[in-house]
Amino acid sequence: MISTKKTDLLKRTDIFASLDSKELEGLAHLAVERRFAPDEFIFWEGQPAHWFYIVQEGQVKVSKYSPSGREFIVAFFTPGEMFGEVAVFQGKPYPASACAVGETRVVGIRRDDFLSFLATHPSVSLKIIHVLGERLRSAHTRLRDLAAERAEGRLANILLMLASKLGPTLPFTRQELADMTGLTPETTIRVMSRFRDRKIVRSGRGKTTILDEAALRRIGEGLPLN
Amino acid sequence: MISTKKTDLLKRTDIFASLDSKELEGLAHLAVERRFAPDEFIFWEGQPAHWFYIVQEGQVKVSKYSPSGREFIVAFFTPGEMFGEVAVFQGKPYPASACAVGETRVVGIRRDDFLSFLATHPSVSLKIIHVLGERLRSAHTRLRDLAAERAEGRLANILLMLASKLGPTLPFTRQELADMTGLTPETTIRVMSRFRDRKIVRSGRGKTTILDEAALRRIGEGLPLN
DNA sequence: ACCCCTACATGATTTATGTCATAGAAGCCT
DNA sequence: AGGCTTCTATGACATAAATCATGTAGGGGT
Repeated sequence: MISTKKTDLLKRTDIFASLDSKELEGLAHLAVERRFAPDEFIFWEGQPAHWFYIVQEGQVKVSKYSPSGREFIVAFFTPGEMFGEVAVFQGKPYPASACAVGETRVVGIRRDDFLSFLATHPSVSLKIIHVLGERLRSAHTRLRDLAAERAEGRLANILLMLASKLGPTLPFTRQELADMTGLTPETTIRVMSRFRDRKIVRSGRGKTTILDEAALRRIGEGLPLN
Repeated sequence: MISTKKTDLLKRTDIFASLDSKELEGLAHLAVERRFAPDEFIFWEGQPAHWFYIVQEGQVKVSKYSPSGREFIVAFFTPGEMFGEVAVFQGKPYPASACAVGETRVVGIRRDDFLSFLATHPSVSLKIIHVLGERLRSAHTRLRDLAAERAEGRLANILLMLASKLGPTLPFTRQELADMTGLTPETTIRVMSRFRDRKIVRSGRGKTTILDEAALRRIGEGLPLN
């Protein structure tokens, strides 16, 4: 019995949930646990992608940086979710950087090991297709959003998307919300203040609680702020 | 020998290229050919996704509409490319609408048939993962773009992305470029006119030829126009 | 308890882009 | 050829958001 902890974790991920304990055991042999301090980077955009990861504990922020140095947050990942996989499947460098948000533990699996594992476990491929499909769908929705909505709509939609994943209380600063919407921190603060005044959210330092989801949904649909 | 035409087409798609002729033959049995007139819709966002498609001839435009009715073009697909697949893998409604650009022929495969085919052909799953990964990467790049760049940068990047797929002469109206960038037609026309004046593109009615790719690349990186 | 650093807040001003209006030009169909 | 539609073009104006500036408040560390 190698590592109950690792098999347990793997068991709790979407893509490996269907494996039996023997298969999990085999996979756990390939998995390496790594620990990261807050704000420590797990990989950088452009690096060769030798590893694919699953969040074990904490949160991981995946971002791309514009040439001017401005950050754009592509996604947040929570325990049980994989990241870094796109690059691994294609043998290309990572297309974005990954950074630990708080104290974070992840398990990594080497690209080669994972690809051979996949070759012998087709059901996992199907799960991965499912997950990638979901992410693609969400990316397209977000694209439409960035293209069509203005500040209030963008923020409303990001808040809704985050809430559907993390619950109504969101642990993000205005700066981070700005980095997810492509707005400036100032505009984000102003809009969030309007939301607060209208009792749509309650806000504290580094966190936001959604009070009126229906209102956000209306705003996100492009309807005027009342 | 059922349909040389269909097996030939299937053979030319990324995801089926590795199949042998017997497997292709089996797949061709499942495939139905359909023909669409220009501007005819193949499916609408929100419809149940019973079919998955491959472009045979012509071009397919996949768009999402904002509640105000404004179109956002998610992607263009050319012969050999699949579309409508995300919904099919998840048993959810189509997340976007697909529309024939010119006279277009596609082949469709029923969801159930395709899923069972996949179950018995793991190598195809791997190809699909590859394609989805590529699309996800491109969607993320575009997200960063919409979030970080202004009109000139957005247009430059869309032009580059389209050119890498279709060659330097692009068959799109300003309206369509606007629908891909989230800009208004007026702004698109103004920016494209500036590009024309600076000999970065040559333009005609419904088409644009890229003359100075390096300049576009600079502009797309957020560097000033100059 | 204090300080310091970071997050939040808000005003003044500028600027890019959207909006509204109008018109010329190029294809297309009869 | 003529007329109609669609695309391109351009000006005037309105406005949302960025930018610049400055100040306040809350937590964490010493």
